Amino acid sequence: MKIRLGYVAMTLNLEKCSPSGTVTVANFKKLPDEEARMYRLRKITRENLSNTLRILRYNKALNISVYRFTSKLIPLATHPLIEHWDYREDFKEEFSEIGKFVKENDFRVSAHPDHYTLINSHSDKVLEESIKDLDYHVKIYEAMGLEDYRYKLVLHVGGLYKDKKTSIERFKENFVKLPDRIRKRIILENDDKSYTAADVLEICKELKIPMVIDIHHHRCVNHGESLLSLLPEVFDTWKGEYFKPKIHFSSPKSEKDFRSHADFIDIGEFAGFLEIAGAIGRDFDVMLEAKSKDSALLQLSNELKNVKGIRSINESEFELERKEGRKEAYAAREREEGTQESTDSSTWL
DNA sequence: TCGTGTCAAGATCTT
DNA sequence: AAGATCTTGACACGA
Repeated sequence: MKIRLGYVAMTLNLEKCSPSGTVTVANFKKLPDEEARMYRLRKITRENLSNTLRILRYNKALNISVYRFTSKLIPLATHPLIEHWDYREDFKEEFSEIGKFVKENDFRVSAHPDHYTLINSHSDKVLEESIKDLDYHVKIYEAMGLEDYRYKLVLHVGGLYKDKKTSIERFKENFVKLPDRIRKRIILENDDKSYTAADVLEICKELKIPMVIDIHHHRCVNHGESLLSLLPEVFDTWKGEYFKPKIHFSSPKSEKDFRSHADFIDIGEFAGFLEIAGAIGRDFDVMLEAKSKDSALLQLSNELKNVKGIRSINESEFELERKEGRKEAYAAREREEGTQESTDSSTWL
C-alpha cells in the first residue's frame, strides 16, 4: 500500500516566495486614488500567483504531489471594496498556467477556506458571506481550468450554537441547497473541539461527502472511538472519487498547548499511526499540518526511511508493508476495552 | 533591523 | 453586554 505526503500553502525553502501577500483594508483605503489602489492590488496578486507556480515547480522537483493552495491568493477577494475588479480576467494567463501545470503533473491540490466560513450558521448574513467565500475558492479553481470536482475544499461542520443536534441539521439543510459547483467540491473534516470524527463520519455517510479525518483533532476530542474502528468507514466515504482518501496529521505543540501544531511531525506518533493504517491496508494521502511546512515533510520523510516495514519511493511517497492479522488483533483489544468516555492520549490509537 | 500590535471575517469562554 | 482568546502569516509602525 502506498502513502503520499503533502504540505500546506508555503515553502520555507525558497527565498521571497510567499503566495499569501496581503493588502489590508486600512492600507487599501490609505492609498491616494483608484490607480494606486489597483496598482497595489495587481502587484500583490501577480506576486502571489507567480510564487504559487514557483512552489508547484519546487514540489515537482522534490516529487511532492500533494499540496494545499493558500486561501489568500487574491487580496481582499471577497471584500465589497473590490467587487468591480475581475481578477480572473485580469490574470487569465497566470491562472491557466498554474492549472495546466497541476494537470500535466497530476498534482493533488486542495484548498481550505478558513474558520470564518460556516455553512451551519443561523445568521443569514454569515451564511451568505460563507457562500461568497466558497464561491471565491471555486472561482479560483475554475480560472485555473480545474473544473473537475476532484479538486476539493476542506471544511469543518461549524459552530455548536449550544445545540449540536440542530446545528448538524442546519448544516445538512444548508449543504444540500448549495449549487453543484460548490457542493460537489466540499469535503468535511473533524475539528479539535466540537464535532468529533464520529459526528462527521455520520454526516458524511448520510450526505455522501468524502471525509478527511484529522488524526490530531481526533486526539483532542473523541468519545473513546478507536482509529482502527473509524478508518475503514472514513476511507469508504471516498468511494467513486478520483483521488485516494486523505487524512490530516500534525503533532501537538506541547502537553500544555496540546491543540496547537508543533513545528515538526513526531516520528514516533506518525509510525504509530502507520501501524494502524497498515492494518487497514488501503492507499491514502497525508496532509501534514506542521508549522515548519515542507521542512517538516522532508524531515519526516528522512526519518521514515529508517522505520521498519516502510519503503521510501521518493521524498514524499512511501510503500507500507501490509500488516496482515493486525486488524483482528486491534479489534479484539477494542472489544476487551469497550467504548469508554476518554480523551487519554494513550487510547487514541 | 527588530519587536509588537493589527488585520475582512465568527464562536465561545470569561468577566 | 462587553472583552479576551482562539489561530495564522503577513504587514505596518515605531523604537
